[in-house]
Amino acid sequence: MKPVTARCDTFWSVATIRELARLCGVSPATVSRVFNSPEVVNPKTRELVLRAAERIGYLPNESARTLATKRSFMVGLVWDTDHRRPGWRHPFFQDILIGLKTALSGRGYHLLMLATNDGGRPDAHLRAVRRHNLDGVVLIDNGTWDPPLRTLAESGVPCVSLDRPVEGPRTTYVTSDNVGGAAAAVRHLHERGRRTIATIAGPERTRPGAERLQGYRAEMARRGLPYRPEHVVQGDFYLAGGYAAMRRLLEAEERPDAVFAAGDEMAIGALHAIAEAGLKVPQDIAVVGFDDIEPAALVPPGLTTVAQDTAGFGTAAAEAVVTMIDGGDPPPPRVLPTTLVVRGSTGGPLRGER
Amino acid sequence: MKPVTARCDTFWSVATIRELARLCGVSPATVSRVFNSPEVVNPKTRELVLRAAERIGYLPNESARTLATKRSFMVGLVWDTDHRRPGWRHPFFQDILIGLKTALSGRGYHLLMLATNDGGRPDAHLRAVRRHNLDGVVLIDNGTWDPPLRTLAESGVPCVSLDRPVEGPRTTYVTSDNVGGAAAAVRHLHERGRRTIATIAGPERTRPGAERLQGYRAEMARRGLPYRPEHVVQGDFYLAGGYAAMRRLLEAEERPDAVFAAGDEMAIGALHAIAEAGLKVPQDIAVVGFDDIEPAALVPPGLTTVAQDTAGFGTAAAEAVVTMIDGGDPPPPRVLPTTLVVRGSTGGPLRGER
DNA sequence: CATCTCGCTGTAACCGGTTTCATGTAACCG
DNA sequence: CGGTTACATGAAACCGGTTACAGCGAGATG
Repeated sequence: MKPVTARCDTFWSVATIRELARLCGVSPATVSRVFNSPEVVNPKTRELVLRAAERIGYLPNESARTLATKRSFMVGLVWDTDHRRPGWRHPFFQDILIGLKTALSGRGYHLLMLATNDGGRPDAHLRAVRRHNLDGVVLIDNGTWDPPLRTLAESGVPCVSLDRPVEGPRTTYVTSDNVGGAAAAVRHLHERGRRTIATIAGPERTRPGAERLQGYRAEMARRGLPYRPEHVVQGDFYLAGGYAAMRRLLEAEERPDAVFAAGDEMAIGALHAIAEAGLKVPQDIAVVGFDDIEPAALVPPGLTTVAQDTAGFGTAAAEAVVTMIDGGDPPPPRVLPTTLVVRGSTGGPLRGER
Repeated sequence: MKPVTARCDTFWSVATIRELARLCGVSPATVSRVFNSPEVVNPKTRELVLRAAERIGYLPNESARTLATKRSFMVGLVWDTDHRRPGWRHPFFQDILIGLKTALSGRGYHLLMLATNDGGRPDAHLRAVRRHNLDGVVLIDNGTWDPPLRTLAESGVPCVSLDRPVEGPRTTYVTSDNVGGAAAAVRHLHERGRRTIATIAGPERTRPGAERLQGYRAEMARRGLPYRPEHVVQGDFYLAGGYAAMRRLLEAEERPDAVFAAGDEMAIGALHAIAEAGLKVPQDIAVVGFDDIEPAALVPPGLTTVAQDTAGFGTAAAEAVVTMIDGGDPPPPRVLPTTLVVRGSTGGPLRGER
């Protein structure tokens, strides 16, 4: 064990700024300046210090730096899984996180996943933000929008929310073009010759649910397609809800020849119901979903769907939060464009189409 | 704007330990003790301080605390997406993260997502660990196992790796029972009356790939089922690989009546190939996958598969890292049990089965 | 009553950076 | 050549905690 221990000590030899300064025959202040405002220090000194720093493996202690400057270069990620039904997953969580991490990392920030648990206090997040001197926070869709998060947003910390507006002095949000995406879905179906386009909507109290329904209605109206109340059924964004909704649609007086589901999981549930009824997709009924979750490509015959710019969420959030951290005004809400991905459930891509 | 600013200031009024001490008429040392070793301070004083702290909203500054104690109560998460092909996602990333966050949070730790980018240095992770005084790290499956990660593991930081052994003075790892899971899949198929059980293996250089193949072989041998080289085909864990592998199997001299695929995506690829050949699942060929990814439940007729204890990964990793942080010896590698989830692709659950 | 112990508390140094302010030097100008 | 200016640096205070050590009073003991 001895050599191993020695090895560790070597790696962990933490050189302080004073040691480095003494080694170079300069003052700690100068060393500090070399790293923080290199332009004000004499090039020769600068080189000297940098070389020595490299040699002894000097690394500034972030805690000390944060203590002195009150800037941690850390952004908190508020992501509560608790309110959700167990097992719930955000469809794009991983992509968002990749985008967020990459963008923040590129600007010199780290991402701290905030623990919810601070002795059971409701304002655990705000407390963590203050204890750790976080420079900003990103709120990932949190189901409920409870008072503690409000407090956080109103506290003055730069705060970017995903898919949901927040109010506060230094807040903004990022969302997808739900309206436009839904409209594109309807347009696609219409252009493929469908006339009777039904929709399985998401819960109206959710923002994406409401907006996608709005987009559907608007595009139907724009194209002069008739609005039939019995062709708008409510789902819950889950498989079973989509299945049930589709069965209702199949019983409608006039059977639709196309369905736009406001979420992929519901769309897949609809596929099941359609297959069960002995009908063919896309021949009898075409189906379009929303989100482009992983199964969409895997489930036969392939689900046409509206894809969101998942990594863009992370990137946009990172940009916005850094802007505010740097003292800028909160940027206006960012609405990310969506893309229609055409697969088998609407007949697949035609020549010349993407 | 004025009132808003004032509002912020209120929220941000950072009380220091000295102010709180003065307010209570005690010394800062006593206040510190109230929070760190309450048992040594007089109950009356303790109550006084706690009450005052609550009243003025005192929160200890973690940077100062870390600076003084060299413990940050933060664990780093090393998660490199870079080496992977773009768009690659870890099948359980979100569940692992939930487990990890919850378990760490319960023990008073936060999770810091380590940025890869430290001026392009290869040892960015170790540098970040040292700069931020991280107490430990968790390595999430990182594709390649490159030297910088080795350096990190050997540096003496408590280090838990997922699904892959690491070597270092204070390291351990968590993995699933791949061998047992594969064996369970074979047993299940055999018990359902299948005799000619083929397998679509994962790349042999990956640990799960190798172990699942091993489990398949062992169980086949144990049950006296013949080993046929042409019934063991190599896949790549992806859809297309599974599809291609299945087509090879269908061309085999003796057509298998069951297939165990070492990954769900490959299994789904196999389902496509089987359907294309005009065969029925499970009547003609039964299929079992591995991982229980989300699409497994959604793709008809439902994929029987070996589920891993995804959240358990996070929990186990958290336990292990905290043990080591607390000075304990590295716990032995943890092998998490797997569960067979029976769905339509092997005929669905029978009475009395789960 | 002297002494010892125990429980509680305060003083002050320390953790490792940053930053204000003062100072010294060299260059520039009239 | 005296005076101004720009540049480079150092001394020292400060950020907000922790903790070794010393001290004090009350109760126990001989």
